[in-house]
Amino acid sequence: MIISDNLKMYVQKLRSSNLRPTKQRLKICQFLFDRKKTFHFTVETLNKKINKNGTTKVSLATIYNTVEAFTSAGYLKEILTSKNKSYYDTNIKSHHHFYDEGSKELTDIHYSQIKLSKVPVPPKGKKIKNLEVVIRIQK
Amino acid sequence: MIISDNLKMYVQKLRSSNLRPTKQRLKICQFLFDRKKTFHFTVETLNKKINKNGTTKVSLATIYNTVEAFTSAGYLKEILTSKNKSYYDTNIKSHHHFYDEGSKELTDIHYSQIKLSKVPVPPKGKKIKNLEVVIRIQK
DNA sequence: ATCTAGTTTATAATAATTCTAAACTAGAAA
DNA sequence: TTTCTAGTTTAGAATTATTATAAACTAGAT
Ligand SMILES: [Mn+2]
Ligand SMILES: [Mn+2]
Ligand SMILES: [Zn+2]
Ligand SMILES: [Zn+2]
Repeated sequence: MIISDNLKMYVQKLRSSNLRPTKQRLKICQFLFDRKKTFHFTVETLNKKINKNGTTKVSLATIYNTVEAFTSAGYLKEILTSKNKSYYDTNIKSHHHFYDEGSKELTDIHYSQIKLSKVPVPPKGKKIKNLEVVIRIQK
Repeated sequence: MIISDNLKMYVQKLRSSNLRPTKQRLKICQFLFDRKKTFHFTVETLNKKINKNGTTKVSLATIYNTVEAFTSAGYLKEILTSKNKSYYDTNIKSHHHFYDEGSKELTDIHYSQIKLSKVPVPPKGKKIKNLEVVIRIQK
């Protein structure tokens, strides 16, 4: 799988989610998905990186809109870890994380690296939506 | 252990943490700790409940200050679960939670009810600070 | 009774996010 | 092609949770 010039692929992908392939969305797609490793970010960090190079700017509102749209479309996963900032993850498979309280960074833990040998039954009428563990670490 | 008129006890407790036993703090202590079961709350809900009865009001700033002071003193535990609101817990023992995405309420899971038979080693130089699981549930 | 550090409070400030509404554009249709 | 329109982008305002500020108040030591 070639990692550059995936533009056509992203156009397809966006169209298949009823999202118009605008230049802003394609730019963000390339930035987020033209990479081999998981990428964890906040809107703040994404905004900085997208708008680093002196090229045409993407507005903060569009960064918010796009991250929301990509999350709804299933291209991104939101990771609930910090009380005052949303984190997002390009790895949409079910998996766990270390969250470093010092650097405020997330690191993937493969799903198989944590084994839950006993899990309680949810209250009646409710079902488990998500069981991903965040292990908080520090120095 | 009698559940009413624990005032003297709270006075001691506060003094032992170098917190003056003001009437606001005692009122909040009584509200939070004069109960047998775990209580989970946000500052918003606590503020409403403390100021429900037409008695003298405790300001929102004091609610924030007190929750912060009680958390630092170890009377309360902060539960990181929601991206835009802090949750607190009168149960300061290590334990797990269900978080209902519909009602936005926490329910305790006793520590022994979840067994982690395999846990990854943290990155070198880092140690695990907290390993409490939040299981997200919904209808 | 006096004094002072700690506390409370109203209010302002901040930070993350969402909303609004006007300008812009992708792409379907004429 | 040009026209048209729903979808999109954008700057800026609004909202929400929280923290900071600074003046008034008070616990409790002296
Ligand atoms: Mn916040
Ligand atoms: Mn927020
Ligand atoms: Zn991840
Ligand atoms: Zn609890």
